[in-house]
Amino acid sequence: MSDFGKYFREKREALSKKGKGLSLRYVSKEIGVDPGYLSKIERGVFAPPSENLIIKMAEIIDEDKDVLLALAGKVSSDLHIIIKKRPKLFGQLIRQLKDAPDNAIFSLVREVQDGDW
Amino acid sequence: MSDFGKYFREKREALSKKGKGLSLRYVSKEIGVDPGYLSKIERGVFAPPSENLIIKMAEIIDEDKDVLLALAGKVSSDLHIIIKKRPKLFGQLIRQLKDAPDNAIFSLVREVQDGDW
DNA sequence: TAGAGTGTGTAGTACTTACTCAACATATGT
DNA sequence: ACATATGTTGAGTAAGTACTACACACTCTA
Repeated sequence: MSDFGKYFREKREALSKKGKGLSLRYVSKEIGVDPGYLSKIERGVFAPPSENLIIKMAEIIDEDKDVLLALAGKVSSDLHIIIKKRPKLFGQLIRQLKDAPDNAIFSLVREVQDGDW
Repeated sequence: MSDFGKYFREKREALSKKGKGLSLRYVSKEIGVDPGYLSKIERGVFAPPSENLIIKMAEIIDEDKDVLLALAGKVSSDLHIIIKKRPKLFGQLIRQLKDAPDNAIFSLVREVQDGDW
C-alpha cells in the first residue's frame, strides 16, 4: 500500500553501496528497534512506525523529515501544534492554497521570509 | 485537562436556554452516541471523541469545526491531506508563520484570495 | 403519583498501534 | 569449515482509542 518502506529501503541500500555501511541491522540498532521490525516495515508487511522513529530514519538516510513523514501518511507534530494555536486562520490559508501551483506557494514563502512585522 | 468538553457543554447549555432544545440526550441521539458517553466527554472524564463526531458536534452548536477540533487537540484530516501532498512546501510555510502576528497571516489569506495564477 | 425527560456511574469490549523476542536461512569473508 | 553478518519469519503483547449497555437518580409536569 504505502511506498514508505520501499522508498526507505531503496535509499538505504543506495547509500549502503556508496560506502556507508547502512545494513538493516545496523540501522535498526541506530534507531533502537528490532531488526525484524524494520525488515517488515521496509517490505510493507507492517505499517510505518511512530513519528519519532520516522524522524530518526530520515536523519539516517539524509532525507527531509516532512517528506518521509508524508510518505508514512503523517504530518509532523510541530506543524500540528502551530496550526492548533490558530486553527481558523491556518485552516483558511491552507485550504486556499490547496490547488495553488508550487511556485505560487513558494513565492509566498519567500515573501514571508522578507516580511517585516 | 482539555477544555474541549467544558467548552462544548457551555455552548450547548447556552443554546439550550435560548429555545433550542439541546439536551445532552437529544444531542447524543443526533450524533449517534450513547448519552453516558457524551456526558463523560463533556465533563472531561473521557477524551474527546473521533474527528467525525467532533464535526457533528460543531455543526450542532454552530461552531467552526477547525476550532472545536483544535480544542480536542486535532487537526482536520482534509488539511492533513493537503499538507501531505506537498510536505516540504507547506512545512516551510507553516513554520515560517509560526510567530507571525494574526493580521500578517490574515493579509496573506486575502492576498491569496485575490491571487491570479 | 406516575411518566417523561434529564444527567451520571460502573463495567466491559472490539479494534488499532507500535512494537519485542527468538529462531531461522542465507551469503561473505578467513 | 567456521564465524560473522545479513535479512526474514511467526508468534505474542502492552497500551491506547473509541466507544456500548444499562441501571441509577433526580426533576418537572400532567
